Amino acid sequence: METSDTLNNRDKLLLAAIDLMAEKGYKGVSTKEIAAAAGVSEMTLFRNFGSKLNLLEAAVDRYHYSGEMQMIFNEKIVWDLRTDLLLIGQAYHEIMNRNRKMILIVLKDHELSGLRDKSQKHPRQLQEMLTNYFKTMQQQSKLIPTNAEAQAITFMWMNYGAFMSKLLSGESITSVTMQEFMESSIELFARALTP
Amino acid sequence: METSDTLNNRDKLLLAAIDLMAEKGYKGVSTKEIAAAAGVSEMTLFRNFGSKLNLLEAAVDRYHYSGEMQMIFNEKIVWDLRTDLLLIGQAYHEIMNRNRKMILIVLKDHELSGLRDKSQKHPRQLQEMLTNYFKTMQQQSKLIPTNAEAQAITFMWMNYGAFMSKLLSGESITSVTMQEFMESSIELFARALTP
DNA sequence: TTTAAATGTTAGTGATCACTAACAGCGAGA
DNA sequence: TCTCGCTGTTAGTGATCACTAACATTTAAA
Repeated sequence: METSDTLNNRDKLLLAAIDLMAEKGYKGVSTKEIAAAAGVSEMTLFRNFGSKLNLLEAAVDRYHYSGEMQMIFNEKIVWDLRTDLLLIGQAYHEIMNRNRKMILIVLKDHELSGLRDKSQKHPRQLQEMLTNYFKTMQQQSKLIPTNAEAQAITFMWMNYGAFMSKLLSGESITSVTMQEFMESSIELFARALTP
Repeated sequence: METSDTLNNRDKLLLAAIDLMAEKGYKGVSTKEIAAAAGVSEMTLFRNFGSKLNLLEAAVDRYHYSGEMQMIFNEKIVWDLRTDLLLIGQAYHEIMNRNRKMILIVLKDHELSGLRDKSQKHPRQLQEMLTNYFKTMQQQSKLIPTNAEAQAITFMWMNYGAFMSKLLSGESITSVTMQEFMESSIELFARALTP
């Protein structure tokens, strides 16, 4: 774990909590364990956060990312299907990977579903933006007319499946690299949807 | 929960354990809770299974499905891409849905990864069969030449993502039905890969 | 009816959990 | 130097956990 010495105790505890909870689940790790991993006493944990749940909430507040997708759709789209899908796909995997541990934590404990919204609200937003993107591309006759919403969710589920597979079974299932997958899947969309 | 009265105590306990563990995780449910849900005393649980972990292992042994995909590839393939992908996709979702609770249980507890192999060994098998299917279709000139393995994993991840999304966030994320998704995604493969 | 196996009841084990009280050591700013 | 806020240590709370011992009760086959 090795939470660096340059951090203050609060941050050491937050990072240790994220690591351990992502590995063993919220219920699977004790406050004593977290404090030990952070290199502080258990009392410091309670003095700083009051309760185990507060600690997790503080961690989610502090170390979770969102809103970048919006920027990409607003500024980086060039209205070329291959280019745009690659950009969106790469951004998606980057964001999901940064939120990896958070996703694992809320995944493992049903009672934490209140936090799930925070760490997983973007999918809905992404689906809307992607649907609008496909619709616009169709209006510009750059894509054949299809159910834009279904295409959007297909693209998302494809990448979500890839991410979750790597997340849960750790690389081992296939010899296909993420790079190959991205190229192949985008080529699939391009061949199928361009006139 | 309402585990029927016609079952013997062993099966009542197995079903209650599966339900509760899928909902609250292995650690999230107590033996007392499981016994109560099964309508028997806690002692009956320990007399039948010895330990909580034995109970889960017995449940996985008894109520998990696999091997059907093999039969489909051996007997039901007609070498028409749309027909075959629809069949495979539907079978995939049926199998995953039947194993739904098992998947949730092992998902939520890292220490149960020993059981994960049992309930998730088919993906690797499926990927092989699907890759061989695409290769054969290419040799028959029914598909354009592409990276068959990448196509196979793309098809699987697409459906895995759809399944996991429904499993974890319960229908709510999109208005696209499973039926629409299947049609749209298979049409995607057909348009992209047929000459 | 007798008998034996399965089950229920009760009360308890020791371990672990989240969390607290009380006090002592410490370093930095005054 | 004094003080104050942060920290560590120790010892503990009461709750819950998986699991057990001992005995009473039910059930069904013989």
